[in-house]
Amino acid sequence: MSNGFDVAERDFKERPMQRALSVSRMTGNKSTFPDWYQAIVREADMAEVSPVRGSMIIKPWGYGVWERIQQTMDRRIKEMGVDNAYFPLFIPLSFFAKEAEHVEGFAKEMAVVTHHRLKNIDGKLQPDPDAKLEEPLIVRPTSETIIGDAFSRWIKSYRDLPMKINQWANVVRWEMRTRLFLRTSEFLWQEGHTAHVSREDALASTLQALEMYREFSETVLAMPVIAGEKPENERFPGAEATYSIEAMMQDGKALQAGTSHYLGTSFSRAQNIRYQSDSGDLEFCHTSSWGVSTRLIGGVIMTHGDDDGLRLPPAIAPRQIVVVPMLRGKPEDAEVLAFAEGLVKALHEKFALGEPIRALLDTKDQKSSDKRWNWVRRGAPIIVELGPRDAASGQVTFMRRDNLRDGDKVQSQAMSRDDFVDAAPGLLAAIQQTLFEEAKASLDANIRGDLTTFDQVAEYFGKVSDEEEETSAFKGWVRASWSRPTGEALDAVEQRLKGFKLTLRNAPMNQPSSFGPCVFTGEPGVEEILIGRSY
RNA sequence: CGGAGUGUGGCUCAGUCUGGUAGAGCACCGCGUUCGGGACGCGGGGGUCGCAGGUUCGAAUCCUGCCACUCCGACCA
Repeated sequence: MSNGFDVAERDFKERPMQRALSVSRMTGNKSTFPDWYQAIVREADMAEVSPVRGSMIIKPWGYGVWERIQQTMDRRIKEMGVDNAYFPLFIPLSFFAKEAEHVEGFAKEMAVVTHHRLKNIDGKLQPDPDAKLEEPLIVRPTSETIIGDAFSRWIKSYRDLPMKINQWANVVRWEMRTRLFLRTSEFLWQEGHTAHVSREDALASTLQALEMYREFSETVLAMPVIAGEKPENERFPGAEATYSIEAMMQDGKALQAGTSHYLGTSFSRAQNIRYQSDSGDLEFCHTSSWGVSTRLIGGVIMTHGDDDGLRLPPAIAPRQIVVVPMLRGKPEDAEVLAFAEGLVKALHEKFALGEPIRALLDTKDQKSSDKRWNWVRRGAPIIVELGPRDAASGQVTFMRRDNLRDGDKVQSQAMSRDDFVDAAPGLLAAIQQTLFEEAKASLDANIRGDLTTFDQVAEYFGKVSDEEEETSAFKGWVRASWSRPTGEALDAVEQRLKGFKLTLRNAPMNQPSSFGPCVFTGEPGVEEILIGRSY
């Protein structure tokens, strides 16, 4: 601090340290990560529980993050040659009956519409028995069936292929247990659906989407992930192959942050999606589908959040630079405001991360210290505080959210206004980079690759009782060779892992050329698989 | 749907055992003093104590039933 406010500085230091958030990630040596997560969602103004069970209200700041995700990903989707469209929320029940495995996988968790009118019966508003639907409608849990139905009409010739469609929509799955952003009854997502002539093309499309998710996650969300193929038991119902990106949260658990499925011809057979080839034969299409959801926001929170609240990567921060004027109801306020307005205007003309800088002058009639802490909690990447002396001397005082404190003390920097405006794009890019590197270092440091037997894995993670979970949670993942068992042998593996609350995450895309013995069976290994606890 | 726990102003909770007509801190509103930083004083608004019955002169408190939420399992983006 070179701006010489010695007296106040001293007072500040003498105060006990306070964090901006009401709950820390750890309390003593006990993990309070779930409580911390709930606190951050609420206190960073991201979302709140709604009157409807398992559903959330996404508040403006949280929705702003989703809009940023939409905008930046939509550009990438279009670059893949995929067009947006919109399909109905309601899907006829019979559509699900067409693909047996698919309906089996989803049957237990669908919202069903059975009536089309309400009636006041004995003073109680209820579904009108006379208004029962002939065929119940399902509130979409995913749209393979209704989009497949459209594809079957749209696709006639090999010249219509590939067909690539995406929709941004809400879906409903009647989950038993819900958590804001991570698993809610209704959530927002994008779902891409493609149809192709050959297996190779469809698989290429599946992997292209997966790679897009990986790149998006790492460069936009600053969230490092491992892309790979899900084992057989974790496949999407009806899919031939399911791929995922897996992110590691700060408690060491895995979050499946995006999925991409190669569906083979099972859906096209069920829904008669056929094309006439150049030789005149009728052939079934090979299809793919892929999606990411508002769960990504939960991932960002649990990847970047700290004990002061959220830390948003600048690429998805609705406001990247927030200017808090120190107003005191005195004549010099006007100068401070004018100076702040000029600063915001100048920032808006600059570009950072390929887009105009999003700056905000916070003029809310509220104590400036409260405003500052609110923006710290919300995770605005750069918070600028401007007082009369800054205005008079043409200086800017600011703090970086990615590096808020020096020890217990909040650290701020001062710069001339013009230098700050010039430096802003670089600062935002640096914050984006720092957040990624921090998370990447943590991911890399928490994957163990030296365990070769199940006993070692079991010992490492430890048997989990409910009591123990808190302290044994920060184990990260194990990457080990396995023989890729299928069927009952795979079920057996799943059961063994279950005793340790472990699951198979995915087999990473980049594999070595040789493998040790299978960690489960001791048979020759054929690939490496990630093992960990998950959300 | 099984196991455990919890429901008291926006948030965190006390009060429940031993019934007497609702409290604290933070947040919010007003006035004042402060103020280069999460300040303080005084005053104020806000709760049918999850819901419905019951016992009682009287119920947040006791009894019965129900509901909701949280955590753990089954399910899952």
